Amino acid sequence: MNTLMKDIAQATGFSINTVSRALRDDRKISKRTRELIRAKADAMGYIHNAIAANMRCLQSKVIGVISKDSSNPFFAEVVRGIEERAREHGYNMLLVNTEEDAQRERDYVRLFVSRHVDGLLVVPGYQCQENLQLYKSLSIPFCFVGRRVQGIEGHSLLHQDYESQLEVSSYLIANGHRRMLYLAGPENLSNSADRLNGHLKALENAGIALDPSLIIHTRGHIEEGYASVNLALNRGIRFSVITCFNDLLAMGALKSLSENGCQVPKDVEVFGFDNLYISQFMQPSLSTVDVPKFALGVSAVDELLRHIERRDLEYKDLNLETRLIYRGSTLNRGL
Amino acid sequence: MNTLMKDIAQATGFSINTVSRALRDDRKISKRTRELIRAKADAMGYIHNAIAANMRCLQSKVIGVISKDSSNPFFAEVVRGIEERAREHGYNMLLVNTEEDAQRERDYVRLFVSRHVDGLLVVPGYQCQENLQLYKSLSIPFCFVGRRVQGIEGHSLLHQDYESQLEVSSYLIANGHRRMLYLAGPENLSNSADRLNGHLKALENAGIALDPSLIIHTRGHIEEGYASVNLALNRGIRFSVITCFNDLLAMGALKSLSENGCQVPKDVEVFGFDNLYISQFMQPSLSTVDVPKFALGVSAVDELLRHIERRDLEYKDLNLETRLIYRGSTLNRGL
DNA sequence: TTTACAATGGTTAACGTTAATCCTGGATAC
DNA sequence: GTATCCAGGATTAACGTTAACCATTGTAAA
Repeated sequence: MNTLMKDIAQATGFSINTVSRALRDDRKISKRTRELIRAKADAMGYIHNAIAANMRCLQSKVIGVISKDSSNPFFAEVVRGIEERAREHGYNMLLVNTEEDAQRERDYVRLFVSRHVDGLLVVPGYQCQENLQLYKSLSIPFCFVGRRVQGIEGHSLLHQDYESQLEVSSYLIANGHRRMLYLAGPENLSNSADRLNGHLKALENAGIALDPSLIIHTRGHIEEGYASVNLALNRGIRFSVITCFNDLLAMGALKSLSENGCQVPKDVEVFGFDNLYISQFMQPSLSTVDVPKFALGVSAVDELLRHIERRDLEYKDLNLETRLIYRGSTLNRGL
Repeated sequence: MNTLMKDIAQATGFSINTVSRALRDDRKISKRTRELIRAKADAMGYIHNAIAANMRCLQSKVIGVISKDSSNPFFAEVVRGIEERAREHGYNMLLVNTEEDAQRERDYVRLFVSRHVDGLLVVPGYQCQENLQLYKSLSIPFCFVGRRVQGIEGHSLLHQDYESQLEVSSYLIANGHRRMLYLAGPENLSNSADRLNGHLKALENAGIALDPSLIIHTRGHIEEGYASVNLALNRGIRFSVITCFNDLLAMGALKSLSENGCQVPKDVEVFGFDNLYISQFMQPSLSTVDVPKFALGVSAVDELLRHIERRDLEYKDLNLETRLIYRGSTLNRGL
């Protein structure tokens, strides 16, 4: 049987009332009594019953995080930022993964509401009507991390997806590339659309007609980067650079190029997106867009806590800055 | 204000009792009534209050997972296995990360107990007396994933750390290597010790005297693999193969070797451990020990649920099988 | 007609903690 | 000597759901 407050009260002779107050650092309890009760609680192995407490009072000091995929290094770093910052503010983080399943996303939102978290950070998956409705009716503070949900304005923490890809593609065009293979991300995801649009805008700016065979849609997995480039090479599609929705695709692309005897960056240049920690260890190391992943998590917590503390605050989108990183997978142009 | 059962009762005309039973699929409620109540609950946006329910009844259908580090791809795959299997059994998984901090590990154990999870899966960090005491006094079912805790017998799901490293090192010795650089993992961690011991045993079996300069201790991070090999090369330490505590170290090693003009596997062979998904995408692809990460998560859930369902069951350690995978970072010997 | 059962309702106690309210006795201040 | 303050206690209601128990109605079987 677990130790309860009433057991501690019995053991120390104080009332259950005083025990509760002592453990909560209520100022009405003298230091001596408080320490005495604390010591006894520790000795008896007392663990506070958050469920019962939560029943009475509003806050749980827990924020729920719904991520996409634990094995995606991008979100792993975001989650680290969230967890660190939450702890700094005295909150705990509880994490679940949707694997991009909309049904699961809904289930988890309900799980967290059901278990009374104080707020919710979500990496939303594909758009769907049911989820939109759920978010619209959500009664606790929430923010979207790294992605938007169409129909819910102001709740998103974003990074410069459109702007960065525009910059990357423009840079490549400025350096003479005309046939650029673009490995796109999952459709129906705000990032994918934003990044792809940046790429298309760069083409348009340069007056380059779009060749549809140079856009390959993927779900953003590493093995698809490999397979897509294999496919493109087998089909005889010509290109002088591959620019990718994310670093994972770029890594897959590197492997395919290497196996097909294409030298990077001499024959084909490769550009990623995200700047995963591991990208610098690829051979060649990957040129990419640095997305501030840890900072994204930190900002998300800050923003969420603002809304937890002041429920009437208006929501507004935030757009974090990115920067281009040139490494071994592109030609060194003496930047 | 959130919708409560009493609101649904009021709206449908049924008693709060019947509503509760209908939502819980109690057989005493007719299908017609149940569906009617369900529909109304959905329409009113009712979300079950797990906190209140948990107060009354014992189980929460939630298992807590305390992992090491969200940005370590090894545990990410284990977590995927846990989450999938838990869902198959109607359980939810809540995850936290300790970043190998013993204090945090303790805090999180208490958090989960405090929030009434039905069971706990833990990737335990460094041994320490306080944590040992905590586990000894823990009143809910728990298992350790991938590591042991000295003093707590029978609670661990392991993989063949000792046996596999013994096999790797023996294989390398059989192929003529005498000076093998070993990049060891964090001290005070059961895996590190097991794997290192396997290596030492192989040396002993072959009658090779241990050269302490060939053992480098690290915390298992990729950048340490890079730095350690740089250091060894700078110091003029001679070796013909590098065998590593994990794949991350091996990846760092690959980068250092490449930058120092050593060809892999011609000049130096490299062996990893874990078989991370990404390891096959390295250049050269990494020879390694395949640890069944997903299966480890699955087994952990199965084992934990057995103990959740039958609290009197005796605990016993499980040791999952591994296998060696030979890829491009070692010489192809026509296996 | 009697018996039995299924579907439902009502009532009530319980889970462990918190917090509000009121009370007491002793110490300190004026 | 009175007023004030402080540590602490006692009591009680509340949080929302569950579950046990008993009662009621209507229908089907014996």
